[in-house]
Order: sequence, then structure tokens, then C-alpha cells
Amino acid sequence: MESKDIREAGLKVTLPRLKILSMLESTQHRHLSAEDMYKALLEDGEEIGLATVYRVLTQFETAGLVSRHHFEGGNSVFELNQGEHHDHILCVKCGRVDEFVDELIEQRQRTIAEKMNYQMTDHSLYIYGVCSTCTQTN
Amino acid sequence: MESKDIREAGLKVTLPRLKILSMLESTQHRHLSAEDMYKALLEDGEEIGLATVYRVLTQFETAGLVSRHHFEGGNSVFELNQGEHHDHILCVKCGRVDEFVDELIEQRQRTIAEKMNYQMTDHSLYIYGVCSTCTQTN
DNA sequence: ATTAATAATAATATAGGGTATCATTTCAAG
DNA sequence: CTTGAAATGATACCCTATATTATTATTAAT
Repeated sequence: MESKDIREAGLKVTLPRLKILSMLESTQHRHLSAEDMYKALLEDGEEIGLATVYRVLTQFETAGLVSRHHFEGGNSVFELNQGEHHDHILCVKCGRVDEFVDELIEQRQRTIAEKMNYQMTDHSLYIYGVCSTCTQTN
Repeated sequence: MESKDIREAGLKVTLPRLKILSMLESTQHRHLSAEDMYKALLEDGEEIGLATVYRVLTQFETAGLVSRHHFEGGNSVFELNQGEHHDHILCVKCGRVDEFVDELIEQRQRTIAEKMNYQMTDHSLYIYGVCSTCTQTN
């Protein structure tokens, strides 16, 4: 019942929003760019404009339904907010994305912000590397 | 003697490159966007094109002389590589940028990459918040 | 110093991600 | 249903950054 989430965000329940939300829920590739989604929707026979995809994703982000990530050297990528906060490790060769949680790093960041007299609002941590598959292949 | 660095990078020593390098060395604002530098050069009466600024900075990055950072919601920012590696904490209100080093976080990142079978090549950590000045002012 | 080979520059066009505009369509409350 | 408000889709546009290319500057060899 995704329509509930949309309604609770103060948005009308429309076909594009339902499609985009369900795509984010269902896909194995949980980190998708707006362009990715646009193309996938086209292939599914949905006539949804690219502008709408961007607009809806921005609204979802504002409503706290999704997060936007700016991975190095690529487009922005969107991810459904579910489960606990996590950071990302990604392969610079194949683009694979994995997630991890590390409470020690989280704490340490809070400590640093305090020490430097910042009221922390957010943080982003990306680890880049070559995944095991790509290491073996090459 | 900045010309040595440029020559060692396999690049010809030209006026634009000298100007850009010395600007990165001298400024208090050690984190500058290409646009920032372009404007500053214009004000100094230098006739250096924006494309050249971008080109030179990319070459410097390739040569390992500077690092490029993608701060949230702004242009790319360039910084001279000197001293040890550090991460950044920045103010979402005034754009102030501070640096910090935390060996514990560094280690932890390496451990995580290992555990997840990634050969780590790089990482980026940005903490966002409101700096002390902006907290008081508002 | 001159010169020739080569690389770099400046100006401009172009690319690419993302947003603004606006006429048309869709939703949902009565 | 009807109707007003909100959302959509098409397109134009903005902005950062890169590609193109004729001209200019640098360097190494004379």
C-alpha cells in the first residue's frame, strides 16, 4: 500500500508517483538515477516525462521518503528510505553499490562536529574501490 | 618556485598555470571553485579564459597537485595538495569550510573495505552543519 | 638569439544534468 | 458529476563543464 505514504506526504496519489515508488521498492538495484527510472518506465510502456521523474523524486526527498546521493563521476542517485541509516561503498569499475553501517564512525563524526563547534545536520561518507568480482576478472 | 612543480608534472610553464597555482598557494580561502578563480583572475587584470582554468585544474588534478571536491549543492572545489590527507566539515549557511584529520575513522574505513572485499582506492567524507558564527547570528 | 616543432591558449560551440514554464490533463472533495 | 486545485508532459532554458579549432606561446635544438 504505497499510496498511504504518498498521501501522508501531502501529495496526490497519481500514477507516476505510484510507479516511481513501487520501482524503488521492488528493484534489486536499489540505487537508481532519474534517467535510469525514466528509461525503465518507458520500457514498461509508461508515458512518464523525465521532468516528472525529477519533480516527483525531489518531492519524495523533501517528504523524507527517499535520499539523494551524489556519487563521484555520475548522476545523482535515489534510494528509498527504509531500515536504518547507512553509508555506501562502491566499485569504481562496475558501479556496484554496497551498504554498511558503522556506529563507531557515526559517533566519531558527532564528536568531531562538537569539537569544531558545528551543529551537525548531515554527513556523507563514500568509500571507493574495486569490488571482489572486478579484482578477479582483471 | 612553483614552476618546478609544473615542469615535473610534464607541463609547460605558462602564465595561466603559474597564476592559478600561486592563487591556490596564497589564498586564505584554500577551497576555490573554477569560477571563483576565473573571476579573481579577471579582477587581477589577467586575461585568462574560463576553459583554461578548468583545463589547467584538471591537469593539475591528474598530476596530483590538487584535489577536487564535490561539496553538496555547489560547484566543484579545488584545493592544493599539501600536508597530510584530511576530510572536511562545512557550514550549510555561510559555506565556510574547515578541515580535520581522524586516524580512527581512516582505519575504520580500511577495515570496512577489507571486510567487504573491496580494494579501496579512495574515500570522501563530508560533515555538514551550522558553524558557531552562524548559530550565534541567527 | 633564431627557428622549428609542439603544446597551450582563448573564444566559442557544444554537451549533459537538471529545473522553470505553461498549456493540458488528472485527481479528489463536495 | 462538477469543479477548482494540483500534477503532468513537452519543451525551453540554465548552468557547469568539456570539445573544437585557429592562433599564440613555449621549449629544445640549432
